Amino acid sequence: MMDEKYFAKKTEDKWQRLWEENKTFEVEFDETKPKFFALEMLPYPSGFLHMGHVRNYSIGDALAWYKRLKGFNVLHPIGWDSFGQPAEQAAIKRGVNPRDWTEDNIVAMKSQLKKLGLSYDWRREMAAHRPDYYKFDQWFFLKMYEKGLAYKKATQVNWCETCQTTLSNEQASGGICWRCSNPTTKKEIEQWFLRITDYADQLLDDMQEIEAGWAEKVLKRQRDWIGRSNGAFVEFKIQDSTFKIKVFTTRIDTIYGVNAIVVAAEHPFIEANSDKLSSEVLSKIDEIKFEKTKAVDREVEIEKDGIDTGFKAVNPFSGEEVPIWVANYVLIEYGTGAVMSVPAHDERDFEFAKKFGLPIRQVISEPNLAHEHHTMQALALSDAFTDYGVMVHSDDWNGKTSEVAKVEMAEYAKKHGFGETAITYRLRDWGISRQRFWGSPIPVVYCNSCGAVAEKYENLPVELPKDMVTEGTGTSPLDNDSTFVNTNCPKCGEPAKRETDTMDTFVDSCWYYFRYCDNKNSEMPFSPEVAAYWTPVDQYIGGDEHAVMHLIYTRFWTKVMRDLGLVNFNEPVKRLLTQGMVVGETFFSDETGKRIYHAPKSVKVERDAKGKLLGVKSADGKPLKYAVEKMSKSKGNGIDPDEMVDIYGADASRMFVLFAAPAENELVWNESGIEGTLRFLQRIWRFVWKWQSAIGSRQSAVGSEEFSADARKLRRKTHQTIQRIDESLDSLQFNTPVAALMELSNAIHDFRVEPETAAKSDVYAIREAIESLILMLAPFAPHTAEDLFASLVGNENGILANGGKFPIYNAELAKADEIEIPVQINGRLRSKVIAEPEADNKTLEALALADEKVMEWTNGKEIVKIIVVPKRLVNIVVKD
RNA sequence: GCUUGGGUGGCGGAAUAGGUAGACGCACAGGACUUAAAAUCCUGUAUUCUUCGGAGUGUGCGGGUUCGAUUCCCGCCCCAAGCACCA
Repeated sequence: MMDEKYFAKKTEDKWQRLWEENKTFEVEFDETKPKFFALEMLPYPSGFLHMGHVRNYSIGDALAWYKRLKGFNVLHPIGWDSFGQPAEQAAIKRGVNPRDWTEDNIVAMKSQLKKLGLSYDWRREMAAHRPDYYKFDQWFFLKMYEKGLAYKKATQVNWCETCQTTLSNEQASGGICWRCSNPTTKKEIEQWFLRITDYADQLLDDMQEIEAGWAEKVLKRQRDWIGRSNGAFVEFKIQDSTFKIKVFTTRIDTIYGVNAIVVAAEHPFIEANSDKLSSEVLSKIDEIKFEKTKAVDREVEIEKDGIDTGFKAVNPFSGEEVPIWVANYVLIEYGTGAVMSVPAHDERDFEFAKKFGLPIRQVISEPNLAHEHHTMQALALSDAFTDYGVMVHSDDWNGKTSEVAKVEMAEYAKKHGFGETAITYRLRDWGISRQRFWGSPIPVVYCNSCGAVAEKYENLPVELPKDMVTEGTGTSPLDNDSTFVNTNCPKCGEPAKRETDTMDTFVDSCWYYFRYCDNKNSEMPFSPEVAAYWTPVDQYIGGDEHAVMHLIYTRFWTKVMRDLGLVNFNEPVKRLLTQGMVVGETFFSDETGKRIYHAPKSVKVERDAKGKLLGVKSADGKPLKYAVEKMSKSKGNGIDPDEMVDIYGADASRMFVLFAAPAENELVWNESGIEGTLRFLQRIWRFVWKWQSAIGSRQSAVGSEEFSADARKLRRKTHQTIQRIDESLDSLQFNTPVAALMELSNAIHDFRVEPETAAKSDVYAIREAIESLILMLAPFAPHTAEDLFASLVGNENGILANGGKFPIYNAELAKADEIEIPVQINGRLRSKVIAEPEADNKTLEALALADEKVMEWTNGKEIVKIIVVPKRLVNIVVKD
C-alpha cells in the first residue's frame, strides 16, 4: 500500500533494492532485439561525486530509460578511469598504497552512484587499474608493436619539473602543465610512441561519417588539432656551402617575393655551422632559445626578434641570393623548422621585414591591378596581401593565377630536383611513456643480446608490484623495484630488464567501453562477435574538455582495432553530446575580496518588490560580492550530491538538473529550483493517492460512451504531451519534456472531477493521463515512477517488469475539437475567433470579418487584402 | 587576431520550413484554509498609459525584405568558450 505522502528516501531505498534483486538493468547479448548503447564518460575515482557527474549520469540515465521504454535492449554500463596521478600523489602524500586508495574511493563513489539510483548493469563494471583490464592495454600495445605502430625513439619531450613526468604535447599545451599549471621544460629521453600520424588522413576524412551526430565545435577542434595543410617543400642551396635548407610552404606561388630564409634557433643548420657564426649571432640565438623556455604568458604576444646569420641562400626559381636569418617566430616542431620569408604575402613575414628593414616585393596582385604592377617597380603595401591573385614580377609565371601556379611550380621544382608537393600535419605521434608508478606497465624487456623484446602474450599481464614503489626523481619509480625490473628475455631466456615506464592513462580510456560488452573475457579484450552487436556506441555523453585528446585517441584506437579485425567500422561513436559545465555561485567579502561564504543559504539575499536582486549580505549584515565560478572543493562553492539527495531525494535532484537548462548549456547552480521539481513529484503522488481506488475498482474499458468536453480536453493534452516528449527525448532535449510533464500535471489538476462522482469515461481519461504521465516520468524520476506505477496497476514489480512501454500517441485524440484563430489587422493582433480545426480559408475569412472587434477596426476603411493561414491566423490589411 | 556558440521578463529558460513572444519552473505580491506556522489551494506578475473596454512599446543596436520578423538578408555592438606566430 502506498503512503499518503511522498517520502523520497523510502521510495528510493525500496526501488534501489528491488532493482538489484530483480536484476532489472542487467542485459544480455540478444540478436533478436534492437540494441542501444548509452555511454557516459567514465569517472576518475577521486572519492566523491561532484555535480558535473550528477548531470552527466542523469542525462545518460534518462536516455537509457527512454530507450528501454521504447523497446530497446539497452547497454548502460559504468567503470573507473582509475590509473593516473592523483592516486599516486595521494599515496606519496599520505603513505598509502595507491591501489588501496583507489579501491576505497571506488567503494565510496559506487555507493553515491547507487544512491542516485542510476540504471547501470553493474556486472559489467571495469576498472583500468585492475590486472584483468590493463592486461589488454598491454595486449594492444604488443599488437601495435608487431605492426610497427608502437616504436621507441629518443626525443625532446615536454617535462614537468613539479610533477616529475613527461607530458604529451596536448598536456603541455602552451608550455604549461595541464595538471599543475607550472611551466614545462624540454628534456631528451627515450620514449614510446604510437603512430597516430599514420591515421591523420582517416581521422579527418572519416569525420563525414559522424558529422550529423557530433557538435561542429568538437569536429572543428579535432580538425585544427590534426592541422593538415597542403603545400610544398622547396630546397634552397647555400652560397659557399654544400648544406641545403628545406622549407615548407603553402604558397609556393609567392616564391619570387622571398626576401630571406628564416630558420628556428634549434635548426640543425645553426648547429652545423656554429663555428662560422659571429659571437654576436650566437649570443642572440642563445637569447632566443632562453626566452622560449621561460614561462610563456599567453596573454601577451611575443615580439618578433631575430638576427642575420651572414649566410646567403639561393632562390631556386629566380637565382636570387637572399640572407639567412634566425628568428623566434619560426617553430622547430612544425614543417621543416625553416621558412621562406615573403613579406608581401604573409602577415608574420611582413611584420618581421618591417621591423628589420628588409625589402618587400609584391609578386601576387589582385587580378584587376595586375597590369599596373607589371609596369611599376613597387607599390607601397600597408599590409600583407595574403589572398590568391595573379602573379607579377615572377618571370615566366607572370599572368598565371595563384591556384594554377601552385600546382605547376611544385611540379617544376620536382622536375628540377629541388622540391615537391607535400602535406604537413600539426598532429604528432602520441608519446605514451610516463615515468610513473600508477599506470599500465609497458610490456617490453631489454636484453643485452636481443635488444628490446616484446613480452609474450602468455606472460600478460605484466603486473605492477603489490606495494607502492618509492618515488625516484626524474626516473620511473619502477626502476627502484628490482623484483619487477629483473626478468628473463622472452626470446633467449637470459637475464634481462623490464621497461619501467608506464602508459599514459589516455590509453585506458581509448577502448574501455568495448570492454563493457564482454568484461569477463580473459583471452581477448572482448569478443568481436559480442562487440559487433553492442557497438558502435549509439550515444556518448560527456564534457567538451575531452574534445581533442580522449576523443581523438579513441577514434584512432578504433581504427587500429578495425585493422586488427576486432571491429568492422571506422567510427566508435555515432552521436556525441557535449554537456555544459555546472558552475557555482561564490560570495566574496567586499572589504577583503576573500571568499568567505560558501553555501548560498548562509547569505541574506535582498530583493525589491518584484524579486529583483538588490544585493547580497553576510549573516552579520556585511555586503558581499557575487561571482559565478567553476565548482570545486577548494573554492568551497561545490554542492555535495549526497547532501542534496538526503534533502530532496535522488529523483527531484536528478530531474531538476535536467530541467534547469538544456544539456549543452552551462548550468549555474541555484538550489531553490529543486523545490519546484520536488513539489511536482508530490503533486503527482497526490493524484495517484486520490484516484488509485477509483481506477482500481472501475477500470473497465470504455467503448462508445461519450466523453465530456473536459475529458476530451484532458485526453487531447495527454496525447499531445506524448508526442511532444517522444520527439524531445529523441533529439536529446531533457528540459522541455519536464516542462511538458508539468503541463500535463496541471491539466490533470484542472480536470475538476472527484473520484466518488466521476463518470466511467472520466475515470478512463484520468487513468490514461496519469498512467502516461508516470511512464514518461520514469526517465527523469525512476523511483517515483516505478512506485506510482506499481500502486496504480496493483502490481509490486514496477514498470519494466510489467513490460511497461512508452505510451502510444494517438493523433486522432490529440486533435482539437475547435481551435482559436488569432485575427490581425495590419499585422497586429486585434481579436480571436473560434473555428473548426478543418475550417477552410473562406470560412475563416468570413468568421474574422464578422467578428465584432474586427469590425470596429475595419469600419469605414478599405480592405486591401486578407491573408489566411489555415489553422494559424487571419491577417486583414486595411487602408484609411 | 582567428574559430565556434550565444544575447528573449527580477532569474533559469520556452517558442523559429516567418504566423497569438514570454510555455514550464523559480522568485515576488495579494487572498483562502489555520489559534499560528508549514503544507496545500486561488489570483496576479514584460513594460508604459488607461475612462479598466483597451491602447502604445518590447526578443543586444541600426537598416532592409514582407500583409506579418525573436526567426530571413546587410552592417555593427557585446558576452562566453576554444585556438593562437602551424608558414
